Amino acid sequence: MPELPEVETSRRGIEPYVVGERVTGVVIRDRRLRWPVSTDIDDCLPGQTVRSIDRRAKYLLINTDSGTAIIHLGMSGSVSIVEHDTPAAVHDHFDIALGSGRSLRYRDPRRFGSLHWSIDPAAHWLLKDLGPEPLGEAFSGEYLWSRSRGRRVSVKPFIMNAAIVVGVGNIYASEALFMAGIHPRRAAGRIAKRRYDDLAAAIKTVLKKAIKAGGTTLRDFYGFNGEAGYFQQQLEVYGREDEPCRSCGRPVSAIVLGQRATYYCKNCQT
DNA sequence: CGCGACTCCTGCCGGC
DNA sequence: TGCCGGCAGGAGTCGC
Repeated sequence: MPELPEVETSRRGIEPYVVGERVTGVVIRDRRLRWPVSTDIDDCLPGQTVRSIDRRAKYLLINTDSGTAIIHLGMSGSVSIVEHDTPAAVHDHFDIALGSGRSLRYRDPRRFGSLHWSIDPAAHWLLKDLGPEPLGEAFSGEYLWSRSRGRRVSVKPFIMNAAIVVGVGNIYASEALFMAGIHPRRAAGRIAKRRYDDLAAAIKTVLKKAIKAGGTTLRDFYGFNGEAGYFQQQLEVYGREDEPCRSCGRPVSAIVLGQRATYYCKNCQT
């Protein structure tokens, strides 16, 4: 569900309510997330003042002077700001209560998300081997080209591999490949450098546009505070099987690649 | 090591 | 209308 744009939208949404606030308590109703929530959080987070909120890949990092809460939204997670006395709904698994009288509330029906505490998040086992940020300087066509030499995997799962580049999920992988005119099943190691220049640019463009639109809202996912994102109407291929390609008019194709639904135009993407 | 399959979990949607 | 199979935006782990 949430890819980089949705996580970034969530980060920006909660930031003004959380930064500068003192954490007055942590309420964990269900520790059974992707990994059991350690009591480190209960022990270390209360009493701390939130200094900043960062995003690394699809992780939200709630930074304090003594450590960082690391939140992942998984496939169905979302965050909101609620008043302390707001009753928790069935999948509201934890709250971080703030001195303002509000709480940061985490909801995640499928429980694929996670919550960790770390004094050195960059070195945390979940984060330490992640590839570069797609919107950062280190990410380029040259970089993708050099990392892909000798690799037979299809380009779509290649760019969805967080060890290569983070934040590119199933929606934006299809969208970026369409924008770059590259067939999603093409072997990553057999794509020329100049085509990777186009792909890296397309990834940056599609992610920036999606952030600007507040992310993509599909099915039950909403961004910060249950607000819908408006990028769905800008999707070129994702979820548009048999609908006309917006470029050539031929029907959009759907295949399964790496166990994931994949959309592309047979005419425009080679 | 690279790669593909499998897995976790709940909700929703489409088809019969 | 109701039930059921299939699928969902992630990503770690396992086996080959």
